[in-house]
Amino acid sequence: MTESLQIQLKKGVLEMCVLALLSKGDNYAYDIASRMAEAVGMGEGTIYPLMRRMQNEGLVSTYLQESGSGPPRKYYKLTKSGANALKSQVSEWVVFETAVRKILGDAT
Amino acid sequence: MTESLQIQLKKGVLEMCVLALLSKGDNYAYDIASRMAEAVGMGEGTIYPLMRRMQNEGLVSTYLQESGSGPPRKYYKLTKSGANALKSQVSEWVVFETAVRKILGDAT
DNA sequence: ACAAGTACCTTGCACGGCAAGGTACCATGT
DNA sequence: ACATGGTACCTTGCCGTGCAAGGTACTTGT
Repeated sequence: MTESLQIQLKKGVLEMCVLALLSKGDNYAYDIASRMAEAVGMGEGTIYPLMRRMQNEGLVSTYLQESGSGPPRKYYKLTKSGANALKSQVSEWVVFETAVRKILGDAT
Repeated sequence: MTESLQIQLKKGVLEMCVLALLSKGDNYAYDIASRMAEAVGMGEGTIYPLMRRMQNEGLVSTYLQESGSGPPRKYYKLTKSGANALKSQVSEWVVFETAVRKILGDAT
């Protein structure tokens, strides 16, 4: 029951995290998923719908590239509006984080 | 679209915040909702299912009390297991927050 | 030939916040 | 007397999004 907190926490934050990763260089879904799995326990099945959504919203663009180890990789690249989204989402996150910390107060 | 980040962020965190508020003293749903609305923009409709859930999980107990300004208030009080849940949720939150900060890195 | 790793993707499910609506009680204003 | 607005309770139906489980296909090592 309580472990579902972990799951719920991720909602909304994952997009921001992916944007942040992409801001450090183009990358492909499988690798992003691995990093996120390690960092916050994201499941692989989550990344593909997410990337699709982000592409539909114009936050990322894609290009294919051979890899020599499996099928060709679909690289994602941050667009300008993706970079803007990252900026605003980070500031929202900071506001939120601050509010939560304030509520938790000394309970921390 | 992007504003839904705000919504998603709350998922999972609200329960912890309510527990934290109650750890500072018994309170009733309407007041909790008001505080949370101010702090993180929670809608009133959210609190009642949430309190019900928490009661079912044994995290809180309730008692009625007259108020003289409207219907009697249903006060919620943290149980022992509620206090424990708060503790463990806070530590999960800290871990998560740290992981996110690490991903954001210099993008902050 | 076969397993294991890489890399892509889909489907159905569950969780939980939201908006909108509804009830009822009390005080104040007109 | 009646309406308004605040307090305080609650329900219903909706929607977004992460998850688990499953599926495809290519490449390399045994």
